[in-house]
Amino acid sequence: MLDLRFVRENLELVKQKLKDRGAATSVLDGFEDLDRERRRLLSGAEERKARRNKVSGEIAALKQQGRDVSALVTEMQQLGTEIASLDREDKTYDEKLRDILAALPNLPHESVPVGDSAAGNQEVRHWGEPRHFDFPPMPHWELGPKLGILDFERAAKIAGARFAVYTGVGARLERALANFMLDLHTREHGYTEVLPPFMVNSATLFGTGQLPKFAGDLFKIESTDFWLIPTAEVPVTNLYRDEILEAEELPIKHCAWTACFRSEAGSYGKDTRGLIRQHQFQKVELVKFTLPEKSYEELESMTRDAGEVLERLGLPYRVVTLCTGDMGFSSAKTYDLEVWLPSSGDYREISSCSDCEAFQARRANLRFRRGRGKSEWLHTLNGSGVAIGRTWLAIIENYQQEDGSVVVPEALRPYLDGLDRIG
RNA sequence: GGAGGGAUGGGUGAGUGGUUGAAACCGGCGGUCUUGAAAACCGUUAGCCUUUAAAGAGGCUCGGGGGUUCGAAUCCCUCUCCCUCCGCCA
Repeated sequence: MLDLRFVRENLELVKQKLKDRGAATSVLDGFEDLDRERRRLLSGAEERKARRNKVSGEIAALKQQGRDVSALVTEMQQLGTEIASLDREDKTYDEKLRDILAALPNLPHESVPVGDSAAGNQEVRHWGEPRHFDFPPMPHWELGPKLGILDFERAAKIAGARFAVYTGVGARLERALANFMLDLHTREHGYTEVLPPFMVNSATLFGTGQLPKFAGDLFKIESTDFWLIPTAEVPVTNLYRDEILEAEELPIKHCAWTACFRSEAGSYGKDTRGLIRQHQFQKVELVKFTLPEKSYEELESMTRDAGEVLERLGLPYRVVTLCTGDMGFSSAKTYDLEVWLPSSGDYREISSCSDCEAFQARRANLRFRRGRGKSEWLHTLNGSGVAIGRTWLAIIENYQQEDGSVVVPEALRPYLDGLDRIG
């Protein structure tokens, strides 16, 4: 959520930044009038409340002296009616204003390239080189079933499309990847592991920005206020909601392994084959809570922490800065890590690292205090460290051999009892 | 699922309609004393919003929402969460 005062004082700038993102600015059309009217009503109500508070005290005093207060009571009854109606009116303006603010995406940081689609993203760096194959490489959705480690047909039977069953070494590889990533981030990168609920309530989803706008992307449990998390960013970022942390505690760095659930509404027909786009996938997520002035350097280190996972696994990847038109709702700046996939002949997203600045902090009321100073909004960052399902398929595809087997990356072998080859 | 009890400031916890935004204690901060520290003593210690150049003034908040009243932490309704007992259960 953007700061109300900031929007009031920088309306044209806000509109320009929204246009850069390709977001509609029409919601802001009535903003100035709404904002002015709301404050007018509020002052009116507050003046009357001040009078009421004063007279109520007087009534108490007079009553103690046994004096007649009926005239004052009558006056207060009238005043009470006025206050109620002003309050009611003010509330509707307040809600309208809040709805506007809740629907606005974050403003892009000045370093973000302006563009209207993924075509405007800019490569920052890359690591490794795509392998040259002496034989036609198979896509993982053929190789996996052939190796007996991946089963889409039975998954469709028990659940439906966009689900997968991992079997035998396939299941173990998924688990090994989770442990490998968590160990790297906790032992070497200073993150504290958390295991949060995979279901959360609406307030939590509002805090990170999924609600109210993106309810359609989520799964909701019928007749409850529980939703399946689309990413661990949601429960973990909300961990300190409505709290005021000490400046010395920051940065707080968490990593979390969770399943993630996405309805993938609006993406029918995209990546229908294979593991790329599933209703459920597992992910290790990185979340940071930082001082405002440190958040961009923390974004750089978080992106490196995620890249380290791919480097240790020997997977070629590149880092791109998402342009204004391709960024997520809550982000001010996002780096995507894209891994090389032989089946696509291209780099595909495997991690997304975002600095949300104070956008989520305002929604979730995440604050900190320096010494005895006034409380301030902290900054939140999140990034995949990294998506496990996509790492699984990247390994299968990039490490496949001509005989149909798959070599296990060395870093992973300790997690698989030394297994060096699948198939 | 059934029965009962709770939710107050950083913590414990008083407060059942009228200077109570809130006693007391603990904790935190500042000070006195001390070579230093501890103890003791004194002082101080919520958040948000409106208005203002500032100082200040005002409003709201005692789990959330609604109601009664001139006036609500206190009364009523409702929701959420927590605790205890029974049942069920990985």
